[in-house]
Amino acid sequence: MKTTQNIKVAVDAIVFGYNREEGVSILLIKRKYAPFKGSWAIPGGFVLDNESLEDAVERELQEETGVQINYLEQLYTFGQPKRDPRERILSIAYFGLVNSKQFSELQATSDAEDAKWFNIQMLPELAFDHSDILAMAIQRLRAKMIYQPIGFELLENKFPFSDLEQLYSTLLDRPIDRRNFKKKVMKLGILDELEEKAKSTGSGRPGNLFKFNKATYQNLLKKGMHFEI
Amino acid sequence: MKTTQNIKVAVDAIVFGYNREEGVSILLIKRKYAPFKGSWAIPGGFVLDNESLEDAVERELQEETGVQINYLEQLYTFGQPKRDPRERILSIAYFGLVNSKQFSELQATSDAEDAKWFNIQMLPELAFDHSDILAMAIQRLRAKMIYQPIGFELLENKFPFSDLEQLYSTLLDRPIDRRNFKKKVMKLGILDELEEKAKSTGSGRPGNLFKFNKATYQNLLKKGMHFEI
DNA sequence: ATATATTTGCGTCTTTTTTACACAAATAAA
DNA sequence: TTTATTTGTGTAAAAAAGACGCAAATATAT
Repeated sequence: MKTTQNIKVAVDAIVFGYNREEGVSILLIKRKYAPFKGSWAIPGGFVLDNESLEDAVERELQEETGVQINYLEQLYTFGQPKRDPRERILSIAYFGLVNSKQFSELQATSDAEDAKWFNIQMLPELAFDHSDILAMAIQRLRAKMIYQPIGFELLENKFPFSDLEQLYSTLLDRPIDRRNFKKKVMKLGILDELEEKAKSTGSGRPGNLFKFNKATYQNLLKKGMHFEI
Repeated sequence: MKTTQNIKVAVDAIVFGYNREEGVSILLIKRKYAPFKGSWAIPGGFVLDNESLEDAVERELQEETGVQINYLEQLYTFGQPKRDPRERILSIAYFGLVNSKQFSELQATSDAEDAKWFNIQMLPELAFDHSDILAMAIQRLRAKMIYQPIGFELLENKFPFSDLEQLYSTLLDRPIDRRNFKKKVMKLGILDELEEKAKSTGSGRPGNLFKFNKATYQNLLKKGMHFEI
């Protein structure tokens, strides 16, 4: 099997974070070397010879940003011969989610010049074909959150119902009727309503906290349930 | 950028074909060399240095099977370090569809020992991790045909309505009410009903032929329509 | 030729799901 | 105490999905 092939293999990761105050953000790094020195890019890097693609993503994220992901999924492989001006580099793009608590902590501490969170409404120009990758990631997140319960991965473990509503409303970019949305979601039977109340965030009646019950979800899945927002 | 990496890059393609008589089939090749010499595998091969991934798929399909695809979409990248026992080979899997007319012709002529169509109900054991790839392709086809009009790519240009119904019924593996299905599909407004009647295939009243109108579909898409079966 | 089986075309009625919208209760701020 | 804000719980109308009946057009059997 002597094939002289000159293609290198990298992974890149679009990492989404969310909190109530700042909406949806993604994690970018500032490039230190040419090409595109100084511009912003999606974190990523070369895959080691005996490392799985997922391991490579987690390692690179750790090295470059210190972030630990709590949901990871393969997005798409970008393989145009000229996507990198130097040589041919194939990139397997992933998209990841961090939960709201981690995100808020990370955002507070990361004054590092080289890794920053950007609101998806206010993104800078990106290096290489990274805007294509990003566009696809956003599209995928939007499409997927309506038929799979990945939205919860962006929230905290316990959350007030309005957080969920606001998350969906922001990402789907349309107004949602609070009452109908709640009926629909609760009818799925995968949220536990807790006794605890949310701590006040301004005025208004405090709401109960809810929690996504993964075990129940898995069970219902086997019985043929069908998540859909 | 001196990275000594020892990963090779290949593409593989799951190609689906369909006709009324034989249902859904996929295209496999018989391996000539070790490992897995003599067993059946998904067609594919190494990507050339200056060739796009899609071009690589089409070239390999042409070389190995003579088949020309009429729909192609990236499926998933399989990158486990040990998926090939010899060395690390990354495979970007695609899935493709050929239309019913081509499929029937191909099936008739391909007495070649090395490339054959197999009904998806009667598949042989596959080499490498190809059963995983195949399983994912079938799942993707099933999932996608309900929210995008890719089913038409498997039919002939003009088809009797019952062909469409049978295709969906087979792939979704559930009975479909003929009358409700037709109402739903026609309401989408993307099928043209032709004057021509289908030529008789046994007994029963001959039906009109229909044609998927891609231009109309694109227009409706822009106006926010939402294909769903 | 006639009867029978099969397949298509077109409809109606029922049930389920989605959508629109009203009002009371609990809290913070004025 | 009053006002603004947010949460919790309904109900009614509209739309979509599902069940099913029957006539028309053809091939096949008698």
